Amino acid sequence: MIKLSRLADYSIVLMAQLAGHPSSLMQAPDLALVTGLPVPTVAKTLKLLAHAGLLESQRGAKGGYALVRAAEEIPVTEIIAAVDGPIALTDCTIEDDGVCNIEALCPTKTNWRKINDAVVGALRCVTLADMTPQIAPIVPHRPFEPTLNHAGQGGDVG
Amino acid sequence: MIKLSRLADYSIVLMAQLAGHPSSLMQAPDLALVTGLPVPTVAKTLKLLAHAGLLESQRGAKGGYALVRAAEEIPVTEIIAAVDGPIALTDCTIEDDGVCNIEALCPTKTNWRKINDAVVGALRCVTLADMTPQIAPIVPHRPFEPTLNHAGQGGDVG
DNA sequence: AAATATTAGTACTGGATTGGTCCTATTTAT
DNA sequence: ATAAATAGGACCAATCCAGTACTAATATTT
Repeated sequence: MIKLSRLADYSIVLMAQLAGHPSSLMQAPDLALVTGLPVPTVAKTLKLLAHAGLLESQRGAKGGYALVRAAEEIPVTEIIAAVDGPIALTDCTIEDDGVCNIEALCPTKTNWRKINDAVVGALRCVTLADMTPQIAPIVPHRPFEPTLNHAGQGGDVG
Repeated sequence: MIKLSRLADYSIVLMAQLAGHPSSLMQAPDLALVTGLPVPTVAKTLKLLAHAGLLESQRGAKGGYALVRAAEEIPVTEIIAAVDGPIALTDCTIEDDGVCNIEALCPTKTNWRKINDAVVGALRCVTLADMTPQIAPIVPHRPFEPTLNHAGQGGDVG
């Protein structure tokens, strides 16, 4: 199926949490607590997002992470791309990868791009603000597979 | 990243080939030849598509597969769903799976559905006809990862 | 009627992807 | 100075998926 990677899933959840606390730093352990995700994984994900320029980080004591832009200005495509690289349903849709050596002859390529563009276009219209719950949830988020419960935190929530 | 499963990828390519030969049966080995995919994999995929009712199959000598409906009537969502099950970017978007036990309290669920609906909606507008090349290609199709070339067939084409 | 050709169904195996963890360095507030 | 937090990188493990093979069923052709 077309599915989001776990990390991309986490990213959106974490970003949504941060969007719920604008103008204040949040730390990785707190976000882990709030989302019910393991701390190391949260830390890793936040690093990726900061590296991509979607979050600003403050080191040291009283440090943490905060959104750089307003949630309305952040399409989910950007979050996904930050964690997983550009959205490409098939390799066909990736440009300038010298792998496709007969691309000039391949009529399917442009067709694959249609599908890819459809998905990206749809996703570009969804912003982080659309994903931010009105009331701040203290509800753990469950990713794609239920196998996550090694520590048995919280409960399964979708 | 959001990526199509290999099988879903194959399915669309195979269906597109069949769409290029309407009103005639095509056999698994022929389709494998034309697409450059391994025969057993093609056979497996065709079985899935037939089982889902997207293809009609004819057993025995001079048998083969053919589209049941016209290519214009087949949204790619249906092809993907036939092979991989319903499109669900996260488990959150799956309904009636008793896993999410606090769903009434979880405000994120409806937000995930927004993303899912955006993707499904976009994909529903793309039909198999959009994916069928005007000229019948004898060009092998390359799936997501280049690791396919065990037999070194043809070349990499996207 | 027999033989051949083709799909139906199923189970197994190997590998690649990725997610999760840990360790060390660096920075900042108290 | 110490503690608290992120930065960065390396590594391990497990899950998922694709590819294969084998047997059964069915239809055509001779």
